[in-house]
Amino acid sequence: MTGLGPDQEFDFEFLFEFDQSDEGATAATGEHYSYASSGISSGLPLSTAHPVLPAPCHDLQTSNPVISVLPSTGHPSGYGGAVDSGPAGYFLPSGGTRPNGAPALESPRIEITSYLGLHHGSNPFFHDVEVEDTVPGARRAPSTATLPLPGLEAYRDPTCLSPASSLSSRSCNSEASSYESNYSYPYASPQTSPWQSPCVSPKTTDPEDGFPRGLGACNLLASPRHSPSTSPRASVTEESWLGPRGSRPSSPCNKRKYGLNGRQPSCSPHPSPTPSPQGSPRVSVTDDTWLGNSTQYTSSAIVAAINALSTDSSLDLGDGVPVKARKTTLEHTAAMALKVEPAGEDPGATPPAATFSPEEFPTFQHIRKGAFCDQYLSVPQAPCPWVKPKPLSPASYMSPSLPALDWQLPPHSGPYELRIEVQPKSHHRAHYETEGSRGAVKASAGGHPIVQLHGYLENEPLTLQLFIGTADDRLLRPHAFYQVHRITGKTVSTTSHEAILSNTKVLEILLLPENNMRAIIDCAGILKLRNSDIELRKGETDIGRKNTRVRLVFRVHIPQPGGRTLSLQVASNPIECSQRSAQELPLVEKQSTDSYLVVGGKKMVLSGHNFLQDSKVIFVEKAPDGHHVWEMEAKTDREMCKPNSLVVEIPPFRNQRITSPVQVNFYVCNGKRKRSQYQHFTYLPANVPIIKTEPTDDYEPVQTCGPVTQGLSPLSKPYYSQQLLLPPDPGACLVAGFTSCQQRSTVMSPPPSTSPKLHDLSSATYTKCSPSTGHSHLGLQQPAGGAPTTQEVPRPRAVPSSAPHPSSHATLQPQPCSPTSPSAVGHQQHQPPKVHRHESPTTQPLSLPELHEDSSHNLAPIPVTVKREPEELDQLYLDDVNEIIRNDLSSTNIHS
DNA sequence: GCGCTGGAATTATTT
DNA sequence: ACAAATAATTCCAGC
Repeated sequence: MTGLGPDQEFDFEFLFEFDQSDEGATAATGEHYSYASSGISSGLPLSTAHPVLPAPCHDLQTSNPVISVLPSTGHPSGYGGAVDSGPAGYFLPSGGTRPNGAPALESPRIEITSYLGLHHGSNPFFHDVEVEDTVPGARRAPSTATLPLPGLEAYRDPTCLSPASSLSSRSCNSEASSYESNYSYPYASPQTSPWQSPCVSPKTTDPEDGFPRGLGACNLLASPRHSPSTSPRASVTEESWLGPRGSRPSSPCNKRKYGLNGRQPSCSPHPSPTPSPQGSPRVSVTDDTWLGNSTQYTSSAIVAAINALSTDSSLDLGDGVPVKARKTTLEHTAAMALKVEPAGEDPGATPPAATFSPEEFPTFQHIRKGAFCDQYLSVPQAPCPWVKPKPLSPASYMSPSLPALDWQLPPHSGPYELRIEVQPKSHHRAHYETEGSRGAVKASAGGHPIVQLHGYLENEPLTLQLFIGTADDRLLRPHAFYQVHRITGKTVSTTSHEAILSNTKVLEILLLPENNMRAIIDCAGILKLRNSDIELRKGETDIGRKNTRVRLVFRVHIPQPGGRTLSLQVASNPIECSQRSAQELPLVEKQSTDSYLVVGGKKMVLSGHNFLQDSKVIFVEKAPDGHHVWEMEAKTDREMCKPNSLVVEIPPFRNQRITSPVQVNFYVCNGKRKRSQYQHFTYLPANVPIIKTEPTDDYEPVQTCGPVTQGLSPLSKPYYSQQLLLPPDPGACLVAGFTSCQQRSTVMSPPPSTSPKLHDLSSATYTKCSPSTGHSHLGLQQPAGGAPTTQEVPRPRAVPSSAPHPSSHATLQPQPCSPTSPSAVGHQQHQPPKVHRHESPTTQPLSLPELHEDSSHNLAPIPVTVKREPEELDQLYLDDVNEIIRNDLSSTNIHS
């Protein structure tokens, strides 16, 4: 392929896999859907195609008497309907962006699996959950179960190898879900569904709610595999995790992704009765990733999502398909079966949820061993005799009440704002288990990060949660390869305690009114888990290699009148955790200018680390498919170069006649494979007002309209929305987003969003479709951009799930609602390139194979090559996409 | 002795 | 299949 840029590899693989998956789209789709949320089916075109879908889910939910899903009364509009009318930030979360406004990009190779993610599987809850209330006095999040960090299993999937557990485990195990998770796992877990935006929080009284949440919890809980002991055989993972660490585990074969040929040793370290199912259609992004191209990731994410919807079967069978993918499929199947299983019979179980009242929650926290998920996802005895369903525990019920860790939540809502007053340093060498602690994350200026909750006037202390999240372009979610590590000792002034939520260790810190609800985070270190261990985990789709950037994610759950809880979240700037990267890779933290005229010539100062006199700054414009349409090395002032600052001259853009802003990227390169992440930069028209209402230029990325053209626009748009087009009035966003949402919801429906949480949103804010939801869908990172989640304290009681949320599901679908319409991108993947296809992109300075020679100064617009995608979407779909894009464009133009 | 680092040797993966 | 380059882990040593 072509891209010469950092993400070259990525591009290649991405396309490759995409195509591949595409082949089996039809079959695959059906398959996926089957697991997918039932909600999706309703009202969605896709549903028809996938009759199977609804049933499983439904069964799952309804079948289990134990599961208390409180019917939500009011979330008619469903998920999408719930919107937070809150701050603009909500819609255009900044969390995902870097300090300079650029989205955090990241890991070089990310595999996105289409299967729906139930990953989160292993849930700590399953394992002995002992509750210790270490934070007395503070109102802890109801759902959080505190554990003394029992087995490492918490983050490692002990059962990962066990075939039997695969299904449920898969769903439960995987860490935060990725896009795919949404698609694939509707009913399942909130955690896995990024799309499910937090906008809505489930009502305790709603049976359905309970369920989803439960699932979320479930996610947390879900895994069949609980304690290692229950499983007959220790999985490799487990062994490595728990056992002596004398030797490194061999890297999981099935997890590795191989570029084009997809050759992967099918070796399975651990014999498993069944081929490992993991397989889901996955798009693997192999980019030099660590550079991460936001654009690419965004699109990849989209693609992945699409793939999830439309692919798979082929993959499963095909040769050259990563084993992992194939496994997924199998697992899913199994999982489905399992899911239908009635609640576990484990005696040890705590009282039925029904018996618990909200008031009782606090107590529950201390309850040990709960397996909320187990109930739902209990593994069939026959297949996996060793897996025992665990009794429902109070804790499990509670967890459902809080948004899953991979939910995108806003940093502020109403009078409240959770803010990181002092950001952590951009580098922090994480420690391995085999090493001693490397200390707490520090602030760049010395000291430690500081987080404060503004607008909270009560006297009740609150619990601030902290976990390690991803820093790639996809939705923020718990990082599978890193865990927060509690630091204690004399040097630590902030007390904290650990809890584990679905494979993710969470540090809970008290926010005291007397301290102004401000906390100095000097108790948080970062633990690196071995890639091989995590990659073997069922359901895990990401790869650890070069996936070394994280963000600190803070959450606070504020009790609201009526028993609900408002959840806010904010993520820090990206933190590079590898030793090597910290020493060798250039890192751009700030740029003096985010945009300039196409003529260029202006000096821009980059601040960061590891800049060398030989450092090069490359500007890149990418096509939707990841091709580099244009690359230009900017002039740098070697004299002025310092390790922490670099002065570059903004090069002229290839097209001097643009009529609307064009977003490009640039990165600092210290040599082969030593490149910074992509930074964003926007070229502004030289002399044309930026206000436009209709897209006019074919070749203009921003302006391009239509699925095909989206190539460029989708990529750049996200950023525009966030950076340039941010509407002062949230309301505006809502409207736009809402529209998109509706449209999309009918077309595609990533199920996940169906989360129960959406139910019963009393606050008006949640009644609308939240843009945030939409935004997050496509991979834009919105660490803090999600909709605030308000939820009532769950009332554990079994309720007939008579009121499914089909409708709500439909609305809730994780469709992209934002103007950015990432979804559009995804759609495009399938659309016929009818519009704006140009044969030869041009580029210049850096000789790009695919690029034609052209003067960068050429006034004429340069055609952009857009990859042609199979035309398989129905017209409705296309129309929808077009509409969305149109809206987005006009919206964008207006704002700009 | 422990925790925290900075470095660097080793080993595993990719190219 | 092999070698070189890279990235991931494990070890060491000093404070």
